[in-house]
Amino acid sequence: MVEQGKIKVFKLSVEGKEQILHIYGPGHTFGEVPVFEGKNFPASSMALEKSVILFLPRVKFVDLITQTPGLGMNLLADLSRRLREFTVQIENLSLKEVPARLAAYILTLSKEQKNEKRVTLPISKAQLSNLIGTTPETVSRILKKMTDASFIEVQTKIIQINNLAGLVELSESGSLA
Amino acid sequence: MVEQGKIKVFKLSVEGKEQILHIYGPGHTFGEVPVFEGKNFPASSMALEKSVILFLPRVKFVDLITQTPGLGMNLLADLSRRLREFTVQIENLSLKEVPARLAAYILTLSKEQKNEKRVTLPISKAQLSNLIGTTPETVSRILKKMTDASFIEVQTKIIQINNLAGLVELSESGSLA
DNA sequence: GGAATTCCTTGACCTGGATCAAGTTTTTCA
DNA sequence: TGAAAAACTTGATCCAGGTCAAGGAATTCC
Repeated sequence: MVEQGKIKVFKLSVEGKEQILHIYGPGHTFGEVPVFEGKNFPASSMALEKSVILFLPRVKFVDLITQTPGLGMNLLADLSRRLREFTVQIENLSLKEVPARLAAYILTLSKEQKNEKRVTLPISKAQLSNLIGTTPETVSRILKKMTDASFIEVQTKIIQINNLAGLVELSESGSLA
Repeated sequence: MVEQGKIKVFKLSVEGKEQILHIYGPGHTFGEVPVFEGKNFPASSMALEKSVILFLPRVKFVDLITQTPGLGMNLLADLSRRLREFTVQIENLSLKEVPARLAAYILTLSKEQKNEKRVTLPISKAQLSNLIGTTPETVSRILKKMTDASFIEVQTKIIQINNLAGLVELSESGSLA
């Protein structure tokens, strides 16, 4: 469980390319899969900044589940939520182009940040490119196109959303001129 | 739960392109996510052939879980297994090229079919292309290349594996000449 | 069992986005 | 606070694989 900081869960290709699966902040648990399924971890993880992580040994964790009414159900709900998230990620990777994925990410950020029109990137653009399955160069170019189309304004880590409807449409299907 | 037949779970893009998430046969359950998470289904599903499906209403299902010792743990294991599968699918889509994904699929088939060197495609090549995130044309072309490279022989629905090591390497990193 | 439909293959062409390279900005840290 | 390192941007080029089109094999179903 992340106590403080931010960790990424990711896969690496043979050539060293990285695909981020999740980014977790304080309060989130991760790494349960091998507890219930008994094999190795399905992915790697790494702190993105100075972090404090709590570790609960497998046996204690299983004890806790059997002894705590409702905990099992909460875990089922948590794993289900992650399945849903993966579903969205597969949809994005397979069925959407990079501009749509980037637009979707900005919109997700805005929702996470109280629906603010001015959002702060919580990660570097390089990490962002690994999250949405592209390269830093492409992120750079598409942010520029979004700016040229007056959808957003970018100032280092801050993105100001100027055309929410435009971004929503772009995230669903659209493409940039 | 699939009693008889075969069903696919999939996502559709706005343009009608399809990405298959799972294909389930007899004995497999699916569609649990909204039971534990309370929202809508994360994806669509459709029978690939004449099938018989059993439906367990949410309330009965939850009752069954609370009354049956061990069932909760089994469900946690099942959802964990699916999380792992998604992890592999995201890795394939994002970090591997189409020849590697197709090779991996053939190898998976072979493992499912008692490690036979002669495997039978359980689905059409069009469905296969939707499963590995490509088009029928590309599947066709790559099977041809694999044949030219003496990795396999194809006869309609039957694939004969002639170079297992070659396929394994291709599935991990390689590319075809 | 043969006509119609569906599925698959092959060719020609095109494009989104990756890669390589060379600046420029931002951040880090002594 | 300023030099070095890291992160980002921009341009030029390339190619995997998608799309469109048309012909060929399997299946379906009366």
